[in-house]
Amino acid sequence: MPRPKTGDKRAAILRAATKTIAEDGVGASTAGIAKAAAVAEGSLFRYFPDKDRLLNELYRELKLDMRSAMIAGFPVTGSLRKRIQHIWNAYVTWGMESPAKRRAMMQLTVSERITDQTRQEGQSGFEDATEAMQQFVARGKLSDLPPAFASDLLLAMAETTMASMVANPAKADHYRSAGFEAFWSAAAKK
Amino acid sequence: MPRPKTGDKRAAILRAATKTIAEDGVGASTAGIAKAAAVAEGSLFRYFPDKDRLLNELYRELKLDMRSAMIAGFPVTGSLRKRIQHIWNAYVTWGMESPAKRRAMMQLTVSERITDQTRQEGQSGFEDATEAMQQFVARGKLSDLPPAFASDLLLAMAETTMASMVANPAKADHYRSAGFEAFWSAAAKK
Amino acid sequence: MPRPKTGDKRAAILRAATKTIAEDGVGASTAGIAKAAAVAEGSLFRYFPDKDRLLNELYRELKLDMRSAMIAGFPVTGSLRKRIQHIWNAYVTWGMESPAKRRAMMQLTVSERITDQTRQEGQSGFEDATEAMQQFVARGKLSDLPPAFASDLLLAMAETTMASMVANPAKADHYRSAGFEAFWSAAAKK
Amino acid sequence: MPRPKTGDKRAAILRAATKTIAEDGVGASTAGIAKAAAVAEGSLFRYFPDKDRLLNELYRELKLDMRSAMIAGFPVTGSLRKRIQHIWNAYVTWGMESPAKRRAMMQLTVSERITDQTRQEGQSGFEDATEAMQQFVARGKLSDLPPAFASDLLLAMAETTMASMVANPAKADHYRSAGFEAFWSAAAKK
DNA sequence: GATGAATGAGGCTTCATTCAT
DNA sequence: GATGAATGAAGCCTCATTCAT
Repeated sequence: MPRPKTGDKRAAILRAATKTIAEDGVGASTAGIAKAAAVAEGSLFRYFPDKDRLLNELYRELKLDMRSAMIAGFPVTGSLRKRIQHIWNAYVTWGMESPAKRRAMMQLTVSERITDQTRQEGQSGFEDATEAMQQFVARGKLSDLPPAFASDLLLAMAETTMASMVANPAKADHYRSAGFEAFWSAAAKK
Repeated sequence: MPRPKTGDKRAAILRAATKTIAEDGVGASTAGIAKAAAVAEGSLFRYFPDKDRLLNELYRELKLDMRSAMIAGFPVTGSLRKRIQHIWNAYVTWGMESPAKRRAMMQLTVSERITDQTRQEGQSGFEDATEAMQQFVARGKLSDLPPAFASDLLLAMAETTMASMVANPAKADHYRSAGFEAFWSAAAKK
Repeated sequence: MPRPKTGDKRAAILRAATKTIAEDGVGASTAGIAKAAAVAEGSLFRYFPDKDRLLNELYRELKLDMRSAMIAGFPVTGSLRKRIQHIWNAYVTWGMESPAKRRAMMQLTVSERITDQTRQEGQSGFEDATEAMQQFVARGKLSDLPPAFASDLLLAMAETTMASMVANPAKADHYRSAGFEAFWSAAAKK
Repeated sequence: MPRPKTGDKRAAILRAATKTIAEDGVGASTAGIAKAAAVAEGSLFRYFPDKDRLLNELYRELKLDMRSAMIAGFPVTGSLRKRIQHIWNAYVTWGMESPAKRRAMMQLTVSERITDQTRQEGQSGFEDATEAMQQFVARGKLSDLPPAFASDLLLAMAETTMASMVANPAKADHYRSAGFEAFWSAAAKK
């Protein structure tokens, strides 16, 4: 039996990629990522056939990670407001606790190297939340906007909110709820 | 593109950079930009000492351009809602009419190569609009959020709205006003 | 290809190397050869200390193989023409039936990685045929050319002939005999 | 006016490539070639977009070079034998005087990196000689073999002859004429 | 001023070989 | 013995920048 491929190594590379891309953008070198992962440069290519694949896998993993954070404790039977608020809080909390993940995600999102397929797959596996968001839009004043509008909006508003939280950590909690109120008002019924 | 006259060369390079960066991201090569500008490779460096400077200058120019669009016809003496709506419409219109500028802007905004100073300078020169935005926040339910919050929020929400407009051009006008209502509701007084 | 039994592994690797080198040249990767042999990457190096040795061994094996084809049914007591014709036919038939072997051979022959020693050894073990070839030269009009001349010439002319056969399979048989006549005339007595 | 592209540099690279490929095969590194040409590695790619192109251009140049040697002093109005002998002598002389060119040519010829188009183009521009070769075949005993047969055969037999010449330089002249007699006999009328 | 040829550092990727299991 | 994960040197190529003309 050969040396078994340590599942850790793949994870280490993704972790290192998150950090490095957060700092240097998608232009971060594979050498730099490998080094940050304490792995030989060639090893990176045993786990990911090329840089594009690494980028796309990372996008996928980050989405998954974010989703886990959002799904944990999701109040499936709670009121619409409760459910939406859970999503908001979970997302903002995830973003604030994992600044590198959040920044890497931003870089990947605007990169032309993430394929459409990857982006589409990134939407899936998040049914409860998606449903809540769609109900939210459908019952609110933006009822005829595309279904993805609310989710995109949440991301965008959360991003803005987090920028304020980072700028003034003392008021972070307050900003988080204020941000939520803004989001809720933006789309809720008149 | 014909060879630009001497005085135009700088502008031609910036125009070419906008287009090229919109397509290829910040990684676009200086040679590619020079070619798109119908200018010699070396000439680019007579107008910009290095690529970073070109990137920062471009960011600045794009902000200026956007601002001009917003200032033109600004209803200084109109109601707050009129003024805010003007900003919203002007921004969305600018973004839809100049997709390359908008995409280049997005790329630059997330790039680590734009300095903090450039970002700060990008805020200035937009007093009427800024003042309107601050009044808007101050008088609304987000009164204790940082002053930049509303502007950032507008940008973010407009981005989301434009994505919907691009996806469904037939409803573009409707989406633009729906987006504005959402924005207004997000921050206006309860 | 099923995983070969232990004893066959060396043969399987050589077989795979023939095919792979025929297609990709001497630059074919050891990993690719191992895969084609349905053998682990590392296993290749248990049978051949390094790639150069593999190449040289393969050259040797192919020569041996070709020789077997030529020796089978060799008319030891036949006329000189009969014997020479047997060599010609056997060689051309071998080349046409084993295009991969022939192509691999060509690649190896021009490669700088085959040592002089390997090349020399490649000549041996073919006494009857060699003797016939030497008689042929000695009694013909090229009597003072080096002994290897006739064999080399045969190879070269057969190669040319096979190219024609491949290009026009319908006339293959005819080309084979025409080629032989050319070879015979080239060196036979005036 | 920028520094003009010195025509010499391209030639120097091709010269260096000839030498390096003759020694190391098509696997010769671009770095090695650049170094042998006393040129920066990047410069090589200003003259040839990639290694494949360099290889194909080199093939073309070598064919051209060989052709010049063959065309010089071609006895257009001489007897068929005179013309064929001129071709033979010119080719063998070229090969013996330019061993690197000849060896590089052999490597390129068997390489899969030379495209079919390049090979075809390599045939052209050599009309007088081609015509002579075709007459030779048509009037001889191989009259129904493909037109390219005689040229290929000449190359192959010349190669073999040159190997003998290199092995025994003292008899080089003798071998050259003996080789020609063999070639002539191979295809001439019975 | 303008040009684009020249450069070499650095990027991504492949690969022969080693070695823990 | 067999395996394939791990490695880092080396390969091809790109690119920002310089500088002779």
